[in-house]
Amino acid sequence: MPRRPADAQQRQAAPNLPAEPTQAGRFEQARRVQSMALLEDYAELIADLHATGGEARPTDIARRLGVTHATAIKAITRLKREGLATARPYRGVFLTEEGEQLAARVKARHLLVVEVLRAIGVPPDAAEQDAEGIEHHVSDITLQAFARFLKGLK
Amino acid sequence: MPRRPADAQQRQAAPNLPAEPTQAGRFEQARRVQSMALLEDYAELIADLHATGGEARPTDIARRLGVTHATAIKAITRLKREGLATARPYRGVFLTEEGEQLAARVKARHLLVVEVLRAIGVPPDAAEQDAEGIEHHVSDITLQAFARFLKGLK
DNA sequence: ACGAATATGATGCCAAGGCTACACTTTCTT
DNA sequence: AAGAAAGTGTAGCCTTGGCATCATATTCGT
Repeated sequence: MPRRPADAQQRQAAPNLPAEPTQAGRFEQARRVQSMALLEDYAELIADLHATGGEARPTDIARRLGVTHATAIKAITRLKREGLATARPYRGVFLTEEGEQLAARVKARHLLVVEVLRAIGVPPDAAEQDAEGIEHHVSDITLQAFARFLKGLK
Repeated sequence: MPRRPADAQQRQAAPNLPAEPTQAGRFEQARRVQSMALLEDYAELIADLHATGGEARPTDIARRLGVTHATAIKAITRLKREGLATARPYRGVFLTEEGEQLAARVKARHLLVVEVLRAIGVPPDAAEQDAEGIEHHVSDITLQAFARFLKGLK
């Protein structure tokens, strides 16, 4: 987790700016978003595994994500720490209410991003691939614009 | 740097698949892209500082990126290691030919992404903000689609 | 020209996210 | 029911990208 730089006080001397349209602010925001990305991916995947009748076991998760089970377990530990999931030894992983909500948002966002890319003319494979990275950086405002755009196309 | 998992042989037993359209493959690709993002941002910024008549000193870079100078220096070290920049103590940073090319590509991509977002109806501030994160995940194929899309709008 | 201010560089620390290796449960098969 | 197979958890290591702090170098102002 990136800590605030020491000179943070000076920088936000201007009474706190939620949008901070500076270049530094944009990079900070991008970094913040990035630290959520992994949690989002795990939450979405766990929800998907449950939805398709399966269990969300560390090995399943690891296989789907292309990492080792040890890596998956560490991420699951972080999910638990953040209150997004629960898990008991040898008993699979379950999302909390908050985790479920996150997963739902992430899934909807993913679909919307893919749809927009397709609408713009991006080939299916590339759309699917790029969406995987892009989706985490799409703000709510942009998401709404995406929805309007698609609706405009009918 | 993510090393290959031990079972890499099995996974790529299918004679090497450059696009690998599996979910695991997509996540791997997204992770790979992410490790380039920082270099791209630094290269673009250094080029911009030079282009606008300034020097690219670690402190300037740090300020623009919203990090401490120590962090900037470490990134510059990595840029040098990757052959993208040169720097001598107390004398500012310069891009190599390869670094310049990277910066140019990154800048063009950034502009295109912002333009597409704007065309879709994303408000300027959000477009600028989200592009900062999105751009790194836009593949060449998608970029071409973006260009066609914009041309189609005249 | 010299002292203060500022920039630089080097260290050392931290968390995230990868990995391997090894030990221990569970589950499956016979 | 017992042994093999598969899954799980823990520990230790690595790199990246943040941070603070400290000592040094450079630059600026008088």
